[in-house]
Amino acid sequence: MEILSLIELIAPETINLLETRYIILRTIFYNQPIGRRSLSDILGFKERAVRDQVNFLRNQGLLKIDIMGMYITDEGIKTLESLHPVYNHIKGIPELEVKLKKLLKIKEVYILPGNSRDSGMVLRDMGKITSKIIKNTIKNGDIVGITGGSTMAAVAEEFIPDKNKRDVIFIPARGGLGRNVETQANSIAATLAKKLGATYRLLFVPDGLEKEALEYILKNEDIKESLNLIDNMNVLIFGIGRADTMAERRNLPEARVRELIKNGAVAEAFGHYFDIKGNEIWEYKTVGLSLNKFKSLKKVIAVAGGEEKAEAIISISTLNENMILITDESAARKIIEIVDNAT
Amino acid sequence: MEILSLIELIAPETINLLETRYIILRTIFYNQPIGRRSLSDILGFKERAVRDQVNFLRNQGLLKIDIMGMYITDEGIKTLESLHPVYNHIKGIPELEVKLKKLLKIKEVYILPGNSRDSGMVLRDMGKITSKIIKNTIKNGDIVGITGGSTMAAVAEEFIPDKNKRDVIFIPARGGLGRNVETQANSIAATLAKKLGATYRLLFVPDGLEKEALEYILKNEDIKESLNLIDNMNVLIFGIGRADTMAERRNLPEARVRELIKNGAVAEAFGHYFDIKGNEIWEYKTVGLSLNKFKSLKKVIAVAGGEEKAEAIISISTLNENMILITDESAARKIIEIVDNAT
DNA sequence: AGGGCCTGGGCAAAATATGTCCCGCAATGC
DNA sequence: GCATTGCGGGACATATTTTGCCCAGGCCCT
Repeated sequence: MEILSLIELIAPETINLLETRYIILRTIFYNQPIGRRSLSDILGFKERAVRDQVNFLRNQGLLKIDIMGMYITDEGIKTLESLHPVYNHIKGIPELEVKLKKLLKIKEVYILPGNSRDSGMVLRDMGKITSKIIKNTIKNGDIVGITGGSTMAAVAEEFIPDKNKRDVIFIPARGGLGRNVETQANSIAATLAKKLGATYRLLFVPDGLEKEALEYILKNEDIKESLNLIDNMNVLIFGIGRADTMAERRNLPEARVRELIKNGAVAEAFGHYFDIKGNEIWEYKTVGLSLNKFKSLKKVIAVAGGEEKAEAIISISTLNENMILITDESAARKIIEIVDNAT
Repeated sequence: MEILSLIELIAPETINLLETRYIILRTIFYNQPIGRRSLSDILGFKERAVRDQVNFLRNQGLLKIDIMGMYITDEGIKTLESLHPVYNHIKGIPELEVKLKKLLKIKEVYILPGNSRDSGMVLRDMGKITSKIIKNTIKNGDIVGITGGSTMAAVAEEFIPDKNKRDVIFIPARGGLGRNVETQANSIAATLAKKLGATYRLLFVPDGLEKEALEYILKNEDIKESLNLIDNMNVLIFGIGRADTMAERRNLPEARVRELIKNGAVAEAFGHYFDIKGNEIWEYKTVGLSLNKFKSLKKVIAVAGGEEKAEAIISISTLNENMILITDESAARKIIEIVDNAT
């Protein structure tokens, strides 16, 4: 990589070229088939600039153009993959990762350049990376907890199926969260399990049950089995949310939401609410993973991007030093800004 | 280095930038202080192009400009050094080295980009590289033979003095060749020895002596000692010449020159003349290193550049498979061309 | 059947690169 | 000590490229 620094010195023009061409190639990859005009709209580039670059990339055999628009070629995909680390280097991602890891005092940090909120591509890249990390982390015999949410849905979506099957069990970490089927922990656990050739259990516990109803439901054998697995879970893959958005999304009573915010809740994860120091403020009434169990886990993978989640990430990071965090550049920079201002 | 191939694909403009800026930087390094106009003359670039690039390089802190002209900065020298392998890669030198080594069936080949005949800079670079190789090759106790010639003079000139002294002896490999003091084996041996903190012996045997005079002179103790050292020499560093040019330079009678050429002599080295197959055609009448001794040496470093020496290099390479050759790109390409045409 | 989006071509206007020449200055050679 | 040479930097008309925009013709999807 130090050859890149040399090029930065002796031919800095290259950096721009590399960056624009990388971005164009990536955008085509994620939006193909796409036309010159839509592309320049998405990227905010002038139509002509896109046109020139696209012509160039076509000459290099990295993309094809037909009447429908532009497609990336196999060669282009290979090139795009080789370019990821180069682009990261240009954006200073490696340094950012080291810094954030130290700041949050957690095991590992992976950062995707860009902002996953603005760009669905970044979210999808986060999902891709996470899926690689999951594959490297999971060993035979593991019981893997999963939560819901749109980020986790992206992970499941981008997960690349693996030939060699694993002898693991996927299980939702908590009961009844979410309405949208694709973003439910149940369906995410199922998708991941299928793509890995693993097994999974579901956990259906309706939201907001009263004590008696809950007790009644817990007599169900399936649910008992699932809860037993959760107690023995040794890997957790979960999304981190903002306390306020998650409270709203769950339709908590307004009074409750106000109280949470008054008490400084900024983060939500697996049904628990925390302030920025990592103190638990409240726990959503359902079954599943407890805070103590979470704190004792050795393999913990958190996924969360977008600067609005900065505080939430800071909060959750204090809970378990074994955590592996996958996030994006904008969240990372915001976190650093917040922590730097606090000191 | 494979990142360079990636850049060649995705931002080929870089290659030109790299090349022109490298060449400009190098030319300034070797000719400082130099002005914009002389620089463009040397390089054959338009004045304006040079001017733009020079401005750029100055902004990057790689060169300074004052009233006398342009100078390279320390930063510039460091950068230049880092750029050598990059430039080599661009020029395809590594591949060329591998190919030539196989073709000539010798131990090692080092190639400098360019043509040492056109550009004194290339010759000086050859000298630099050779001096590094010499340092790596020579071990304590070695007796190192040296020949004369302008190439060997460049080696001595560019040799970078070394702190840790070596316990070695430098000795001219042959008697009486050359007139110009700087290009005489005696003075080259002395220069190298001094720069390495080593010792040296001289060998003064006038050119073209008759048998009796020679026998008489050989009774001299100094000469006896030197010849004894030559017999025990275990390292040779030598230049390769064209048979015709060397014959002329030694003022051989015209009949002799014609005969040599008629017999197919193309190469001269340490006073011996060879045809392209490596058959000895004639030996110049003086004392010193014999052909058999040469063939038995384990450490042999040959230096020769310029396409006109291609045949000579081919010839000499057949004599000793332990040979390490330092040459330039134009000679290398010419050699490959000749050998390819011959098959 | 029609609206939308696609490519490739064309073209004038704007921006940049290019090729030259000049000037004042300091070092160098005679 | 004086003329000459070679230097950097400024200037500028001209050539070349880049830019921004629009159009025609065609396929796709609704």
